[in-house]
Amino acid sequence: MDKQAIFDDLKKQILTLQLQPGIALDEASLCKRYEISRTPLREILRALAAEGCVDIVNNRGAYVSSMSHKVLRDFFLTAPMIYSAIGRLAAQNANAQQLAEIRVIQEKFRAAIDSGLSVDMVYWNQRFHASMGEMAENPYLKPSYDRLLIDHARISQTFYRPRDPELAKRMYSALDHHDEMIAAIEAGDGQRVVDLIIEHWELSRDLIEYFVNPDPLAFEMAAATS
Amino acid sequence: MDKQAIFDDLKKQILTLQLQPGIALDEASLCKRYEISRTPLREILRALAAEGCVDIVNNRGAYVSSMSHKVLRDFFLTAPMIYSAIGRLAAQNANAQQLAEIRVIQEKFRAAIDSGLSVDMVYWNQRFHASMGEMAENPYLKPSYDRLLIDHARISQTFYRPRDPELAKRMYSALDHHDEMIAAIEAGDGQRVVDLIIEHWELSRDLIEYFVNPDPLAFEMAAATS
DNA sequence: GTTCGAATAATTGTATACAATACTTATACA
DNA sequence: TGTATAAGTATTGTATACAATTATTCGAAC
Repeated sequence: MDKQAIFDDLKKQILTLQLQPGIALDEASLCKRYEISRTPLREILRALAAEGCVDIVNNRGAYVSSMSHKVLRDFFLTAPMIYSAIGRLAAQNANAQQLAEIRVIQEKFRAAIDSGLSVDMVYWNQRFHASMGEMAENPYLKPSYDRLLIDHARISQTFYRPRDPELAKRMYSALDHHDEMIAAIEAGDGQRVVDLIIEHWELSRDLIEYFVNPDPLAFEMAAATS
Repeated sequence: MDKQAIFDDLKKQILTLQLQPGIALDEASLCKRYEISRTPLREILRALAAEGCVDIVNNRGAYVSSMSHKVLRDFFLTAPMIYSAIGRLAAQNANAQQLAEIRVIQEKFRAAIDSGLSVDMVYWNQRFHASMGEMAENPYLKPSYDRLLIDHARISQTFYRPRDPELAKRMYSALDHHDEMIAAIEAGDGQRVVDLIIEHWELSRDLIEYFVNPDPLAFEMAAATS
């Protein structure tokens, strides 16, 4: 397993919550597990920190980046703007090879949904959107976009309940959005991509809000009667 | 000189073009110069790479990140959006301590303009805008914003001509914008901050365009007569 | 029983030696 | 003279030992 593979492995575990937010990443045990020495491992941890997966505290090691309430708020504030911008640029700049790649990823995502494995769903969904980020090819937006995707994956998973049939239905809606996005990107229709991304975003947002605040009306009524 | 100080020193040299884009950053000579061993120096270089100051190529070392034509285009495309968003958030979130800090920075910028030292102007201007980024306190926008600021500093400096009196005048306009931005942030007037940032941006953009393409009409005429 | 502090253990940070890779130069051959 | 190849040099990547810092444990005093 080379450095890049270890980096990818850790990132995947973080965004699928197999490594939970806030957990300490001890150097010695990771070295043992991946069979490398501390020097390259530390570089990997710092690379993950640069992407926002990991927080490093001086003399106190690395931790999977936490998900505070403020983070959630900033996330909802920022994501639509960056996602839209990336979508428009992707439609303008995508080349044939990138389109071929995203189609492969989309099929993996489809298979993950059919199989019902939530970890795979989260992972391939993330790969789909990361692939759009590559297409946009804008070095200034990319770092923010990647950061948003990491937390989007983790936030979604936090509230995901595999038993809920409503969620399964929505997964297929997301899959349809992806198909339509690919078509719009191929057609170079930036506005259509943006519209789809907004629709896609609202699906995701509603899903999360549903779990964060399942019945806001009940709260209002309780307050009124107190 | 501790690690943070060395990081700051290198970053300052990069954004003031004392270290020019594309130049190789040899580990051995930097170690000698800063009197540290290669391990911490490599971490510094990787931290700079994470901010977009430096590009690292496998087995071939670190280079000051280059400024291609594409970069310039992406920059003009992206900066207004991110700058506006940061400005609005800064007005919403700034606290008293941050306002005190930005005032100190603004005075250093004023002194730099009065002294006519372009390196200091670029540096303190950058620090002013970075300070606004801190106020915005949005972890998703920050990485993109910081990246934009690095190249903004370098692009401005590329086209700066200290002898041109027109430029000196514009510097004082920029200074006034900054003063007004501080006032608007203190008043919590997000829209006013955004308006000022757009005005400020256009000043900067016009300045750069003036040097990139000093007389577009002449070009048109030459084409017409060919 | 609790709290404070010192000793000890564990963990991170740095220096340095060695390994692997890339670059340069010199020489042979066309 | 130009090119290709090989030896040698320089530079980056990794492992490991040591230093510095932080965390834990144990014991003593209150």
